[in-house]
Amino acid sequence: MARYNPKEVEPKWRAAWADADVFRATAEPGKPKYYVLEMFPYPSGRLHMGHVRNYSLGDVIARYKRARGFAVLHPMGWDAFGLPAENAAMERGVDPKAWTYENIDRMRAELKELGLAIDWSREFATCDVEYYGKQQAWFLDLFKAGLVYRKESVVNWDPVDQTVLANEQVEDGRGWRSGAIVEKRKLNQWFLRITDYADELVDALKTLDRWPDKVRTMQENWIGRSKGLKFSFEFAGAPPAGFDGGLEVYTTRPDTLFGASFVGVAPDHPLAEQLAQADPKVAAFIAECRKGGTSEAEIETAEKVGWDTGLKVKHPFDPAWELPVWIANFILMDYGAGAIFACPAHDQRDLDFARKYRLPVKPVVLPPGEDPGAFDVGDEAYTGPGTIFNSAFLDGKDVEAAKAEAIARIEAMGRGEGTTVYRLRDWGVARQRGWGCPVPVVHCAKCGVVALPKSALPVALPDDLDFGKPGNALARHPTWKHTTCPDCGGPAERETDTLDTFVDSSWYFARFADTGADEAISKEAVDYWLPVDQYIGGIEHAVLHLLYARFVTKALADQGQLSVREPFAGLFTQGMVTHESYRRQSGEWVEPREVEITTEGKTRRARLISTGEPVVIGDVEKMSKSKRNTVAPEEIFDVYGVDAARLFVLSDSPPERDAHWSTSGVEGAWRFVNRVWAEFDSQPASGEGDGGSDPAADELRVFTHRTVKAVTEAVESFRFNSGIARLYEFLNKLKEYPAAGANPAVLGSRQEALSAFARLMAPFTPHLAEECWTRIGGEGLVANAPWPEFDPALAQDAVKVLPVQVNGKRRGEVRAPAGAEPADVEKIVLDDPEITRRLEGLTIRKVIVVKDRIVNIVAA
RNA sequence: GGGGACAUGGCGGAACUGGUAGACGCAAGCGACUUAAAAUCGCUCGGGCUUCGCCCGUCCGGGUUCGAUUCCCGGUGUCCCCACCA
Repeated sequence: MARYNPKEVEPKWRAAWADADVFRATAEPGKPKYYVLEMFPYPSGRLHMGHVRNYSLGDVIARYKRARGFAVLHPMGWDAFGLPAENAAMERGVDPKAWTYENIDRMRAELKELGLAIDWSREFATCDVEYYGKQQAWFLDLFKAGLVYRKESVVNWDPVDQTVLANEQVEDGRGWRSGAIVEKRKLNQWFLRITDYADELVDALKTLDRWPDKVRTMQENWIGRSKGLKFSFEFAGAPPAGFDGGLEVYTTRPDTLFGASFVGVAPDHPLAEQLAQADPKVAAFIAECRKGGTSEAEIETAEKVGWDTGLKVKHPFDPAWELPVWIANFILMDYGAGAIFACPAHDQRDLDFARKYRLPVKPVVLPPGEDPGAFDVGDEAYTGPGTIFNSAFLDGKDVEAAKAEAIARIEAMGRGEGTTVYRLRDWGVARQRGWGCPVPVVHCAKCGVVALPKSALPVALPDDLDFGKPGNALARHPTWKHTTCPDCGGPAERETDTLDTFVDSSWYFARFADTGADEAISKEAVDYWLPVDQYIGGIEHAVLHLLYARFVTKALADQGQLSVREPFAGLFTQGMVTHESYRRQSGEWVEPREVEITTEGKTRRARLISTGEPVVIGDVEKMSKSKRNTVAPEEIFDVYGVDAARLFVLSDSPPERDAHWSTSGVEGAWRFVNRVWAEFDSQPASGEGDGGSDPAADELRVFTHRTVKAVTEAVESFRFNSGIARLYEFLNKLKEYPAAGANPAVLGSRQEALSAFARLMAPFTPHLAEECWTRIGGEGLVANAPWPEFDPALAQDAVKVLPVQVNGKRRGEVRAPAGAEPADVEKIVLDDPEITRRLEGLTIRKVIVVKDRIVNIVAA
């Protein structure tokens, strides 16, 4: 009996898979396909436990689907452009390209050590010119289609990273990477018209039934579609310059028009700016409004302030009714029309404002059951349903009917129209960075902005960029940008902006279908492989990456380059890997490996191994460098092997929840690995047996089939932790039927059980499974073996143990054949002496028999 | 302020669609083996009691049901997303 040695066993099987080219994805017409993809990593240089978990999860699916007979595509690549490389360049004087490719080499080696069922022949990095050149090609297609445009716009400028950020990349007024407070700047920017697809992006969410509801809700909120009315107020008296058409406002509550109290414009509304030029006091007020911070706390506490412009507008339904025009700090210029009409009775912000400035508050929606004479609004606006009153021709209608009526009247008057407004903005894709995909256009003094012909692609980055200082290395390169105009042949300058790295990751899944194709996307290959059947990644990409990828898929489908309109049919968002954090009295964080934990009863203490100094046990948090609560995967692989690490990270918690890393946990997995090997190793080599009838052999066989059923269902439904628990039970059961001294029937039953066991564990612990498979004489590689089938008749006991309740409390149990009819079961129960003893002195009112489950006797 | 998710032993978690709550693992305790330790193996392990059995127990309070961790109503707490979005 040989002790299991992962250091020898694991590399051996990885080599065997590679030699047999087992995981190469091959399109096989007539075979169902399955595309499993985990979000590709940024090549930071080191594998962390989050990667181990993410890629192990996908690997379970990939290996399982292969065993079920699918043609599986499970590729790997690198999201390789981006700021960390430039920062490394600046800090350490290294070349970003060399730094990135070195990181890729190191991480590829580590990932390969995980034993993943990946087709490595399809690997690429987004910084490969072969990849971003193709990206430039479809960018030009979108350009031609009018989906790319340039506009002078106020942008979010990150002063630390020296670049523009998309709205999605600004969190609480800070850059999502640098954490620096974002400034507003006016720049000429490149945009993609994602808003053209806003409706489809919302509507198609409901077709994504294998996406988490949470992610769909987040995207829906992000796009923020609202239906309402855009219309113009006519000024009473002479309109200000440029406002001959009146003052346009947007509302989602046209039903409350008769409750109007005032009209408000944003401080940066053109009308406000015009008034500010004429009146320094207005200018001062606007300047005051701009001061306020954008942080959550500041918005929460910011008081509503306003400025009465003295201007008046006419109510659209009653020209004699004049409303004052205010400038108000709570109105946002970049939503709707940047101006509103306020109905304080039914909008909290309007009410706060109206109370402060003593403006009228007139209720027009009567809550159900309220008396129209008595209903009044205090300090809380009523936003619920009700009947319209105080509103002329809208009186008596419900809210929805009144909205429709008001919109119809305004449209008939030619003053406005019902419209849809989105929170979603177009996607600003330009970045003033050198380490990215160049935008393939030139600026010609004569012809303006000229898109390059595809024959001029790829526009490759120069190799000698200077990343020694902040800013755009591409723009300051001495020669790169100088070129000729493809239209007139005159001198021209290349665009020095590069594309947001989210562009790189918005189509990589399509490139994987055929990484050698001349065109960006091979139609034939994507028609076979897409959509991705199972996409796996972190919830942090719920909006940004997943929304952009959906948009690009739709845009490319409209260019005829793809047939699917949704890239990811199934999405799974996995939890993070967490660990306790530890810090010294001095406040300094220390790594788990430096800490020793002792337990006294229920209290745990930690101290430094080196000095014995006590350390404080902190919260369980996401593993991060700053808290130093990380555990290096390679150290775990070194001690326990890859399989034990995979097994623990998969078994600890359900995949969608956080997994709490612990040394004792991985030790438990390691114990299991060894016990499994010991069990297989104890089976005689000629263990076929005769399969004859024997009660013990039959029992084991039933357990085998039941386990196959349970593990299959667990894998299918992403409950890997439960599936692994079934394998632990299976092993415990096997040990009750040891090979030593067993009769041939039991040995035969064991052989069947072990054969199933090896195949069931293969997705989780692939190396161990191969070793065990070979040990029991399995044919070829277990990676190529079919998934075990179960016999439904055998997957359950012939005789069921049914608990018997009296008035809902368990009072005993009876045995009945599986599938026994309720009447027969009732007879068995009422004949049972123990049960009848329990029922002494009681009258049976009712007997409820749930087939194969439970019996409940209602008695009094 | 709006939207969403979650709450089960000392811990991670299990319980299919309303049917034996606590599977499996971790930690802990006891024992075997050992000169000893580690490893390994076996047993115990929600709380309480008058312990062949009984009572309580899935965040709290109600409800529906023969039966509720599961469904409904109302709270509390934790986490996530969005946010002066008209």
